[in-house]
Amino acid sequence: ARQHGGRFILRIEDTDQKRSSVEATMGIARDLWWLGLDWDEGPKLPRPGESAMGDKGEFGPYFQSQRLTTYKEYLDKLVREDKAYRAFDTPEQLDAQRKAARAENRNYRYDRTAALAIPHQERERRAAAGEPHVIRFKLPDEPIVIRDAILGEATIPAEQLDDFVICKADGFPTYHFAVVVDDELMRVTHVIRAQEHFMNTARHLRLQEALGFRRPVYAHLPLIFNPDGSKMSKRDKDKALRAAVKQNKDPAASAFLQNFWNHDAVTAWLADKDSQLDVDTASTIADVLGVPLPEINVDDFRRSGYLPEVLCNYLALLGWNPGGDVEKFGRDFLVERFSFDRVMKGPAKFDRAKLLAFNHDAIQALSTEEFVGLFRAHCIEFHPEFIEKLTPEHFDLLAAANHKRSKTLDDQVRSSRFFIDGDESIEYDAADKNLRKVMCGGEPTGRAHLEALLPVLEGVSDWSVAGLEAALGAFVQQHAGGNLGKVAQPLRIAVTGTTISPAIHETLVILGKTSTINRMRRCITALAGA
RNA sequence: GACCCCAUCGUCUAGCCAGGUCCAGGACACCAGGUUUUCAUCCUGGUAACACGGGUUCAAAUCCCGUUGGGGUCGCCA
Repeated sequence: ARQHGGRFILRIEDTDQKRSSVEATMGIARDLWWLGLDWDEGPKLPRPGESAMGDKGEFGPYFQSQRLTTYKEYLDKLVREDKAYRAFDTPEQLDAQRKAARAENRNYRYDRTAALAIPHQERERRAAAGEPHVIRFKLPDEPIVIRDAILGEATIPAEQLDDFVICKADGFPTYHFAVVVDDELMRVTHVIRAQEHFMNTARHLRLQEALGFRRPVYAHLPLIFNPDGSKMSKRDKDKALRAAVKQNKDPAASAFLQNFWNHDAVTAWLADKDSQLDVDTASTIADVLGVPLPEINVDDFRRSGYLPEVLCNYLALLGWNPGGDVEKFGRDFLVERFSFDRVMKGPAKFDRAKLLAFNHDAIQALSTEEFVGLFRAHCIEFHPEFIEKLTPEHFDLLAAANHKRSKTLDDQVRSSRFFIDGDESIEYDAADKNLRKVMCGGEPTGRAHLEALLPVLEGVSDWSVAGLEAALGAFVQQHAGGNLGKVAQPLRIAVTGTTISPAIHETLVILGKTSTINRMRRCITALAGA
């Protein structure tokens, strides 16, 4: 849109006092910034480490909660013109009516006759006296034609809608009313939103007509689904956690959770299936249970080490494509080529495997220097212990060694922990199948190789990749018939406790000579009886 | 249930609007083989779809109708 002279407006729709918060707003800003999407108009929000207040653009304020007098002006106008009316039903009454309708298997529709039976004067008097009430829009009894840039034209019969609330009892406008007023006042020309808003568009159109406003272009984007066909939503994390708690069989985790159980928050959460745990508690429990929570929010993907341009690319591809076989593209291409007529009409399932494959390709396309820089930034934010415990030189070596093995910025972090753990914390489980195979199988055994190798490595003075290649190479020629694996695997187990690590020479260099020798000795001792 | 929308490989999709070049192309996933000091890669090959039924037409994945299936909405949430 910007290319065609459009402007991107950020408006904070915080008309629900219960749900809005500064954190939520800053979360939105952080996500947009990370994705590389800054807004032309909207609130000036502080970037990390900055302080900023005020507005960009001339049609602010951009927090709806700060525009209440504006809404009131238009609300009064509609009431005055008899296009809207005050209604005094309580939420309980309405709830009962809906339930009754459901029980009788009939569609519920707000019946305005009771509210309108009260004389206008009296309604105003009761309102002035402070009696709680809402304002409802008097929906005209005519079908509504929606013209959508993606879906085409659809006619909604008037009886599908009713006199919806446009001002809540707390004096805040509803979303429907606020967006219609703001879209007009902020000169909005294009409303591009999810398909779940399609019916709302009918309401908004009616409101625009009643208020004499201009009509923006509407485009309703397809929804994103989980692989199982359910709608992808924040609730999925909660669902995953509940399922994990329910299925947990690990006694240690159970014990931990027993203690946790008494925490009020967790108890309340378990009691109420519709409630959601706060992020910290949820991730703690997920950690204990060893279950990964699905990435749902933009920030989840950032934490997981996806590249913002890859996420943009993949998301754009869900429901849109440039035609032909082109799949990989950057922001500029998208800006230039995007058009509504190539947007899909049906929902798309979110395929994490494909996103991961895209991210893998993008990370492999990075230069080592670029990767090291991104990985460093990622660790500074999410894994500071790697920064603290490694020298800058060794950190960079680690990053470089992991580059080719990384699909995300995060996926080698867990398997790299042995680099920063103390030598004493490496455990050798003599009963482990893999370990036995490597250490005890073959002739000579891996353990024998390890013991023979110890003095050789102790004698290495040039502890570099080249130096180790020379030393190990010679050893392998002499003792293992040139088969590096026969020696590298026992050594890998000795220094990592596992069979997984970067290339062995790099691993040893990053670890350092002292730790390498220490760990070899500990391993030999631990396996002495095996 | 009512109303609205949608329908190509397991998934995202190209092709459809201007019917033949499509016994349907790509990507991811999957399977098989190969490379590799572990893990991860990498290379080669393969399986796999026009939902169904009627029309229209010389000809339909492409146009029309119906059926089935899927989705959205039906809040003092946004």
